[in-house]
Amino acid sequence: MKISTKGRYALVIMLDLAKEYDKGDFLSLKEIAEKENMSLKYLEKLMLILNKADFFISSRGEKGGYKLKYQPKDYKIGDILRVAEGNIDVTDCVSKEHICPNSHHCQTFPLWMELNNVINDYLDSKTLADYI
Amino acid sequence: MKISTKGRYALVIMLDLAKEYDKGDFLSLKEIAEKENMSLKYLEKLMLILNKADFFISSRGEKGGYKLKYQPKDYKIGDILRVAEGNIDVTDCVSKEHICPNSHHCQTFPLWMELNNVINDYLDSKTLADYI
DNA sequence: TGTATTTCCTACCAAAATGGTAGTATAATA
DNA sequence: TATTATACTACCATTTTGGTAGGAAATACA
Repeated sequence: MKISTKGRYALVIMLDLAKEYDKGDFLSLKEIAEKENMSLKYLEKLMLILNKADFFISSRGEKGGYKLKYQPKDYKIGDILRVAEGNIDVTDCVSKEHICPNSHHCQTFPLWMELNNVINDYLDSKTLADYI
Repeated sequence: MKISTKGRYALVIMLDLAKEYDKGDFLSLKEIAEKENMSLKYLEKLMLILNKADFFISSRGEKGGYKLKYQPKDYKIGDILRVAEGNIDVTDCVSKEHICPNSHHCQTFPLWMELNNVINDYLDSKTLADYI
């Protein structure tokens, strides 16, 4: 049930960018990596994933970096984690049909379904703006 | 954020035993493994963990097996998963002090703490009796 | 009493996931 | 044109996960 480093780092990065939102400046990964004590190379790779999700405006070269494309309140924590982690469902059966031949008469299925909803509802009720 | 096979299997086993609770008979792992299409050897190893948690009465030999020591309503889903998975906390920082030197001024810590509480509160509000 | 059955326990092992590095191409700026 | 920073691919070591193998100890029953 652990949130992986990808998900944890993603939240930190997004919050750092959210704090810069009003200024409008680009924030580079080098600055984030130094401030947060993270590996720059690892951050680059993570950013590749997040960037595909239309989260940022980016610019290369000096004074380049990233900034949020939308306001902090428009980024649901659930969306960020889903993009970073790929999938945050507690089991495969809650989202993928026919993954388990037993799902029709499985007594644990309702539990996983409910738990998954509790988690996703909570994460979708919070945005970056709540943690700035 | 996945529940591992250990946790999923544990719930299935516990529910099978809960269904037998009124009869009072022992249920063998062989029967469970066949019914649920699980590896007997894997079940044995999982049972070793669960058995340490005072969940069962067991008996070896013919007609042996396991039965629940207490009533189904006395087994919180959260307790079962915590025993099976070892730990279901969403991050290490929510339960272990000093695991992260940053925890005092970390902006994501409150989020993980709240999420962890949401999950654990939900899992502790349900018992085996709710899913029989 | 002995044999089959079943739990109890340890030691392995292969595959997948995870966290991280290296190198290079491309774009922007000064 | 040199520097800086993103964009992208390939690799790699370690840990976790799911599962197997083999045997010892206890119990039921013929």
